[in-house]
Amino acid sequence: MTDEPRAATTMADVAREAGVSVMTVSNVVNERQARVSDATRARVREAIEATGYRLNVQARGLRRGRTGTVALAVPDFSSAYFGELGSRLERRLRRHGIRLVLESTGGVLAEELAALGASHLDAYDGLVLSLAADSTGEVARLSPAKPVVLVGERAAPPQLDHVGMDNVAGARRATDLLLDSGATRIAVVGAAASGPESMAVLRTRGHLESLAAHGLATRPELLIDCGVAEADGYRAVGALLASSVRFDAVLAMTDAAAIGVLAGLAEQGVAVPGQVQVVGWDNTVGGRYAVPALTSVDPDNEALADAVVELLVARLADPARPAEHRVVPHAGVVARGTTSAA
Amino acid sequence: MTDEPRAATTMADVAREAGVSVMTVSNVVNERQARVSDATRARVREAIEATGYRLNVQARGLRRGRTGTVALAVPDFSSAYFGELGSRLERRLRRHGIRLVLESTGGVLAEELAALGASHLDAYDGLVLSLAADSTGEVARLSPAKPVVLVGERAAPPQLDHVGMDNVAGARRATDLLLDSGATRIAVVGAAASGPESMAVLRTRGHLESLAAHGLATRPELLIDCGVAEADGYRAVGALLASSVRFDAVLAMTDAAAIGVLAGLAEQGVAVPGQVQVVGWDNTVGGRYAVPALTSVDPDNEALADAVVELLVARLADPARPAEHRVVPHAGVVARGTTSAA
DNA sequence: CTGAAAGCGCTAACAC
DNA sequence: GTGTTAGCGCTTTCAG
Repeated sequence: MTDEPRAATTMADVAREAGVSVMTVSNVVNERQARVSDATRARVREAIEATGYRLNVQARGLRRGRTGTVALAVPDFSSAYFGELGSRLERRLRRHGIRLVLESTGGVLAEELAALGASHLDAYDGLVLSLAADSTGEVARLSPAKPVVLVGERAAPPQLDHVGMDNVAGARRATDLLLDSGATRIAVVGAAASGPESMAVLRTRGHLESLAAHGLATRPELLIDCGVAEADGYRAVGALLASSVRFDAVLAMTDAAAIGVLAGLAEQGVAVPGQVQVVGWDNTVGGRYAVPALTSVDPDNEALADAVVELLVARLADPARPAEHRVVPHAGVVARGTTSAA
Repeated sequence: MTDEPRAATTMADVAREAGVSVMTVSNVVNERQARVSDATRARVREAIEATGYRLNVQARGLRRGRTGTVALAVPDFSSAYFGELGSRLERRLRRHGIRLVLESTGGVLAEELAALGASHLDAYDGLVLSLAADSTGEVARLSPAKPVVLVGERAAPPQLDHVGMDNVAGARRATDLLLDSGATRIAVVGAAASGPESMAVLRTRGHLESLAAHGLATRPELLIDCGVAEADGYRAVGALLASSVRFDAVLAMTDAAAIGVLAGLAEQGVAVPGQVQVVGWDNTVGGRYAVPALTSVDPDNEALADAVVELLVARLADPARPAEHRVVPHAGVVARGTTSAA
């Protein structure tokens, strides 16, 4: 009986206890059935119990060069959208024997890029990365050591696997719906009129295209350049109501922002969809249970997750394969209670 | 020029390139200033650039016995509450130079326990674990190799660090508020009348204590034993409305469930708080932007995160220290729009 | 079926 | 300041 902090037991300890070699213990632990007799296996199992042995995955990872784990780098752990994406990916990857963990980048472009360069991510077999900000330029220069699948932007550097959604078409559809439902002045929360091809820019472009197709002019005062969390939507609509700008609909770039918008409208006694219609984007659980239930662009999250996993698994299997770019078409706009029937 | 898949460059490659020893490279990489001359450092830096060297964190971890990373095991990546907890912990741990990643247990008790036993978690320096289900019995037997801080339950095995919230008192306060606001028949969504000391049981107990203190009888038909996600609350309130059970208030065990309840009530045209008042629990962002804004028990999430980090950091520093159990008092009930003023 | 040897890439400890 | 030695715990390879 010793008082010193028990060093972790190793395969060597188990081997000694069982009277076999380390290699045999390894064979038992890894269930290489054919290589160990039943009797020996039983003895080793007992020794494992007796010693309280635990596999050191770091050592295994070092030796094997693989860890069986993939990371999803999200801007922020508390984003419902990325949480849901994580759940979907996790379920799928599990079937491939791959574990998923979430890493947070802080949502800052610099950190997202740093994430690609951060050595700690080398501990994963691969990385799923959703760039919130546009960064084609910077990302383009990178050739990461590990498989990386980019999600969510349309523009992506050619050398990286990428799953995009059709932001422009989605925004066009959403705007069409609003217009068809009688909206005449649509405020866009989380818009970006110009700049690199970020999500905001692409969706804004789709919105403007729809406006143009309907022969409507762009009203810059309705393009609200702001964040896309609940608080941002809430603040934006509050400011709008306090201003002289009139509007009868809101297109929010995310469900989260839309939920903030709904809260702001309700607080000011503005009827939804009577006085103002609202459309969100992402088709998240939160939107489904908003009051009224939120009409939302459905990015086809399941198909998106399928595509990400397919690309990742393919690259894991063959690191040399050419990068693949997919665009998952949105699944339409799910019309619920925040828009009027046509 | 070779065609074979470039093996990852190692410190040895850099050392060769720079004409120094591996140890010197290590000293540069780890910024052990005093040990390397400026000239050498510059040369090594160049060699690192030139070779595209990346630190192998697995090897470092194996050698050091620490990884600088802690995991938060959550039942499900898409839970807003745990996402927010993750964000809070991440910010705090970062200040200690510790990285946080999220691991998913699938919310299944068996998996939560397996999580404690899963070797892949040994790759972390520590683990923050929130047991959704009660498991005092099983957990009690565990003496994990790595620091573990349990969060959220009141009952916890004595040998593990633990941060609890005062579930009983919180439920009492919430029920008091409802009663003081004129409620007479409170449905409890996510209740558990008996069983081991789970969150549900403890909160139900507090609720019943308040009822008793007001001289009110328990109505078993108002204790709805169900899950605590949005969908569960939605379903529960739908069933309630369809039944002959009458109620004028709902106490939901989580904000998520409460949001589902609000959706269900709105759908049936039930006025909140006019006909039915609603109180949630967790004080999440989603509740703050619900319509009407959700009254919620505030567990004092910041204090909770502070406590978790304190215990974790202390144990990391001294693995031998006695386990500490803290109960963070709730910060009261945040009265918003789903309850009537007293 | 079982074992011995070698080494994954890194760093602590100690030389020089 | 810089280099050498040793070894973290595991698995690959090859010998028996």
